[in-house]
Amino acid sequence: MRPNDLSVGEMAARAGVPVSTLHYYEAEGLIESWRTPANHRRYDRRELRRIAIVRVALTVGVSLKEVKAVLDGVPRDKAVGKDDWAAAASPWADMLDEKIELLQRLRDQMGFCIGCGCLSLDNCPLYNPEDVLGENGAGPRRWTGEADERA
Amino acid sequence: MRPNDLSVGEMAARAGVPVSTLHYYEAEGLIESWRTPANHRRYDRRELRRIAIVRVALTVGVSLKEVKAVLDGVPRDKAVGKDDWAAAASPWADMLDEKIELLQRLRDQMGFCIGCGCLSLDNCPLYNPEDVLGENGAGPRRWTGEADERA
DNA sequence: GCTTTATCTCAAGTGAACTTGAGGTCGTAG
DNA sequence: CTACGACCTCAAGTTCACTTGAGATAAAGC
Repeated sequence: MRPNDLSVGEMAARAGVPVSTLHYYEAEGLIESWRTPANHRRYDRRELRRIAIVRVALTVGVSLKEVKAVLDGVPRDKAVGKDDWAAAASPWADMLDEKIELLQRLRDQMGFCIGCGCLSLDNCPLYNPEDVLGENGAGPRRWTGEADERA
Repeated sequence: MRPNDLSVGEMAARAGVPVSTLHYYEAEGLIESWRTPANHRRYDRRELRRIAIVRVALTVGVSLKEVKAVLDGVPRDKAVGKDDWAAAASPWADMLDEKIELLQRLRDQMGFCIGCGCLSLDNCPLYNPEDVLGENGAGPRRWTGEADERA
């Protein structure tokens, strides 16, 4: 039928992941295949790009769920171009920017809360998990002690 | 003894993590505490910085094990400065650079394997898991089909 | 004194991302 | 025709990073 399509073993070799991982990704809906008469999987080469994106995303702390949300926005039927990928990935922009900034601070000095001039963790613009301050009212936090934050 | 030190509940509130997480981090050797006569934990404020680094590292895909390796290089006894952190974090430099580059490609175009001009996944300088090529012999890979890699 | 709130320990449970294993099919090589 | 390798399914196991729960203690408020 489509002689250029790849078997699961070939895909695994080319993508640098075990066959079991491809089975798993397919079960999770991240990639797709069709079946030969012998019920063997065959993959369009495009799936290689999807796998690459999954792997890269995982190494930078993006979950499979988040990746799937983006991949689901990439068309399957047509020749997919750079623009299609960019459009699908646009919801990631803010998250990726944030991660990049965090990484740069970590790399450049590992002193990101000194570097950004804040005195305590909870008003650091780089470390504000779940926007805790917002929930509990604005303004810097106070506590009973008064020693400074230098560590 | 040290009235400015924080209880586990205070630490949890300030770091934005549950108490259970602090117990866990302590069990894993990422942070340290002393105990009151009532066997309650007390933390030096410096531990807040360690917690912040752990949290940031996790969000960008660095494992606790890797974080611990770096934190173990940060002195506990003395006033720790920016330089001490930077020195301890130096083994991270390459890994962090790589992650930053991956993230930027993902963000900028999501077409990182088109963008970098390579034809296939396995000689892409950005996606070379475990340096598979190196293990299997140098040179680009060939496969039986010849359709191009555009997806 | 009594209750509440914060803490303690330790064991077991959870979700994500896979991996491993058992048991079976298919197609080509010898 | 038999062996072999590559593939199949499905269930169970593994690691990481925590979370939850049971049962106990201890200082603080009424």
